[in-house]
Amino acid sequence: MTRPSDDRAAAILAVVRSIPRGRVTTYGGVAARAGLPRQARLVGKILSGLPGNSRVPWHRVVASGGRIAFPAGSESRAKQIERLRAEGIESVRGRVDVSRHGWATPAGDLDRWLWSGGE
DNA sequence: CAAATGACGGGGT
DNA sequence: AACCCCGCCATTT
Repeated sequence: MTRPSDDRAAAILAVVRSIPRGRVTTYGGVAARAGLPRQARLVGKILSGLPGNSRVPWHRVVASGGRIAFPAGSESRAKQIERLRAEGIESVRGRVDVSRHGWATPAGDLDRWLWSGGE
């Protein structure tokens, strides 16, 4: 099966599944948490392969700066925005406020958090 | 093996 | 903000 190494996919999906409801993180963030630094694109690749009925909360993964990665007008774009709103995450012009809804980033201590390596 | 491809990231204009 | 360009990296052509 023409699919990226299963263990890497598993690690990535495990991280995505662990994103708390009402929180978002970035592709790069997921990659880092999965022990795959600099492989944000692989995260996108894996998520793109999820079946439509998947229960994995892929909608909690956004691009850098809180950008919704899907092109304007696309079905997935609308779906993600709708799902995020359903958990209390508002998006303005395809952007979510990461400082407010970012995963494990207690607004105000971002620098210290990054310095200590997250967690 | 070289070139192209991405649900990306960062910087510059 | 809107673009463009380049770096990064596993996969695919």
